[in-house]
Amino acid sequence: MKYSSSKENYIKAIYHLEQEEPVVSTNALARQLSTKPASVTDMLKKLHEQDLLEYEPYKGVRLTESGKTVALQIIRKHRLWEFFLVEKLGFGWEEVHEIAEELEHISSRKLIDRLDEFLGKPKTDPHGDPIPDANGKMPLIEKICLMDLPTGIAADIISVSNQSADMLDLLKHYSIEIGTRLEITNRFQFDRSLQLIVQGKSKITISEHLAMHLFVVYAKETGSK
Amino acid sequence: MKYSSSKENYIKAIYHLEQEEPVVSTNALARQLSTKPASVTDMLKKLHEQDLLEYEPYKGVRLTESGKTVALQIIRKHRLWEFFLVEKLGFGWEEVHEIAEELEHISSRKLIDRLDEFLGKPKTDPHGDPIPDANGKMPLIEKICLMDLPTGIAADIISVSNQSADMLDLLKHYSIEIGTRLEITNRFQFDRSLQLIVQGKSKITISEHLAMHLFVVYAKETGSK
DNA sequence: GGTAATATTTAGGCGAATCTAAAAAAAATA
DNA sequence: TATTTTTTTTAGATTCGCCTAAATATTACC
Ligand SMILES: [Mn+2]
Ligand SMILES: [Mn+2]
Ligand SMILES: [Mn+2]
Ligand SMILES: [Mn+2]
Repeated sequence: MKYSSSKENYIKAIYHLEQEEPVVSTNALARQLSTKPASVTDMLKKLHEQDLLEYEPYKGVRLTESGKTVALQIIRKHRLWEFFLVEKLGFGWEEVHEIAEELEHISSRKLIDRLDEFLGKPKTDPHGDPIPDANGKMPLIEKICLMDLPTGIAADIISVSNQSADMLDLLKHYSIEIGTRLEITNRFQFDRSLQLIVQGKSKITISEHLAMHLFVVYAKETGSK
Repeated sequence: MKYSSSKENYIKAIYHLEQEEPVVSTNALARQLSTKPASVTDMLKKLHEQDLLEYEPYKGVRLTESGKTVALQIIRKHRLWEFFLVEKLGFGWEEVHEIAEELEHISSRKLIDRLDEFLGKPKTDPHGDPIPDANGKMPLIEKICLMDLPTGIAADIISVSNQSADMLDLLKHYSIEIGTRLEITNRFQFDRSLQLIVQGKSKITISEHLAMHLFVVYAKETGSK
């Protein structure tokens, strides 16, 4: 089945919002898609007709299985293209999302499978988010927000939830990227800022605002090296 | 300036049709775009408003300079993507046109310039057609239809004007591809078929129908080797 | 030149995706 | 609980790209 770019954007947005809250509201969608609630209602009715989501007026929506399948294919395409842009074309982190937002709507299935192969079947996109495989399976990585990492436990940066140029700037300043090993050494209650040891060497202090957008997994090897 | 996919398809179609006849008719466009003449008239009026073409009712159209510039950018994108699909993703000749028909509408200028670089700034697409450079300059290659090649003169296949799977099949059968050196040794008047020597070795006879879709340039080196 | 055939445009309409303004339902709160 | 606020839906329009049918202009031909 082939859906319009607009419909695909709705489906993907719903998928992402469902990760936060089990049922997605009209307003939340309108905000996410920079559109008006009235437009959202219209579209929800159409997507419901196509059995992509469960919808009852005033009750919010959730994707059906079929809707989720579609969402995962779009996310797969989006993330593979982002990987391509960064790894093959040398784009910066922060530039790729917008372009992938268009590329994700290219319809050829064969194209995306070949691209996947060409890229070496990557597991995650440049921001650390997992890439669904050809069957739409996406490994559930239980990532922890850096704010929630206990003090004194080594962990590796696995993803970032903001890919603005400003964010990238700051990360570069602190020499933090995907895979960086770090450990919280101190928490300052006043502004909830964190003191960290990065890569076993530099000691830095970062804001709560930044920490909220960083996600980690517990370190596998008890990182000496 | 950013134009809809639909508008871009019109502009490109007009550009191509202009190569055949100096002024493009409503019907020719409708045929090319698989749409109806009435729809074409609608669109021509819009494109005219945007100064992309000269249009007076009943008089046909021709692109303005600005229209040609847009056309060449789309053609550049189309052909670079085709090159990418064949050379990097291993697609066959005949499969790429349709996919490129979508990819050519991705808007990022930076994307296409990076892609160009990544591909090694190729001069021609997989069908032998020249790729406009970043400034929209496209080398004018004076190609000759194989039907018009004089007997006994060596020439190289430079492009094909049909990229169907059937065509590819036949070319494979005769071991003809872009770059193949050949020479006409005989013309049969009855069905206008041609006898050729291919690559100095095999003698074959091809139909007028096939020859009409093959284009050559005179051989540079007087091909012994 | 007049008539028939062909090409093109106009008129009117439709579906998709959006919008604003108003109505209605649900949720929050006094 | 009654009232206010917030959320959501409905009503009615607009733009885009397309369609069919009808009108009109151009061209071809007797
Ligand atoms: Mn992204
Ligand atoms: Mn998108
Ligand atoms: Mn092509
Ligand atoms: Mn196209």
